[in-house]
Amino acid sequence: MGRSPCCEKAHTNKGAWTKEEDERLIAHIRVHGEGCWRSLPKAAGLLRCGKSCRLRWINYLRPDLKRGNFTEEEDELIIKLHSLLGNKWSLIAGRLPGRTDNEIKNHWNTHIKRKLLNRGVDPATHRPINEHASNVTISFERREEKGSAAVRHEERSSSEESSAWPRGRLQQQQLKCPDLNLELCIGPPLQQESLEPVKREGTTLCFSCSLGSQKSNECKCNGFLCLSTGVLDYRSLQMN
DNA sequence: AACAGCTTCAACCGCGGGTGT
DNA sequence: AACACCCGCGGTTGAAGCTGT
Repeated sequence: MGRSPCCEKAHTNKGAWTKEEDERLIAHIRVHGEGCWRSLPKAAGLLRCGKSCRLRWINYLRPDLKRGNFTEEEDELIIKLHSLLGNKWSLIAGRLPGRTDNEIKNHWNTHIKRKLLNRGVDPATHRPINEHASNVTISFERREEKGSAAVRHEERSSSEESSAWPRGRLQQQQLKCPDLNLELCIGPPLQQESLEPVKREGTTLCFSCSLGSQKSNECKCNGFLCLSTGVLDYRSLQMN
């Protein structure tokens, strides 16, 4: 059985929104709030489908949107988050106040991809282009050099390799997929103080919740995955 | 000025997950 | 368990604007 359409397409407008439609939508949401997108168009007197209304509000009309050009800091944060999360635009947007997933996705496809290619970095894998197949660690360890927040790509030394990976397993991994290794390793924070269950400013935020794999904002796990500030601490993350 | 090619980004589409019955 | 419905996400499209010739 097929899914019923989200709206009666024969009687809905499509394409660019007019100023009048925008005003109707804003006025309706001011009075009734967000939500119930399916019934909203009728209630607001709009000949649009609910999905279209939702998209217009979230991506364009919401009052808390920042708009304007992305800053260098925002670009670097997007690159870091993308290397960690992949194309999870809504999760990335959650870390950039005032930016929408659609905006970030567009910005990625039009600007950042090119920027990374110019740096010699593959935007899909965040690994150097033309590098022969080797095991690369993307580390978010804070750099000592002033002003550089660039993602650091470093090749593992053989001694590190042997301590971090059993040799047999490493070779097996390379055989299976010599070019791409998406395995994510999450280790405990480097600093001793972070080994304690973190709870600053009264809130505890779990990494799993933060990534959307768990629902609760008030996680009870108290493990090392819990983050104190709601911002990922990249120092504790390593991607192989 | 006119045209072609390129870039940008708002909007659409289809799908999957969550929830209620 | 099965189904229907709604919401949100990510990929894609296409119109508008920009740039080069």
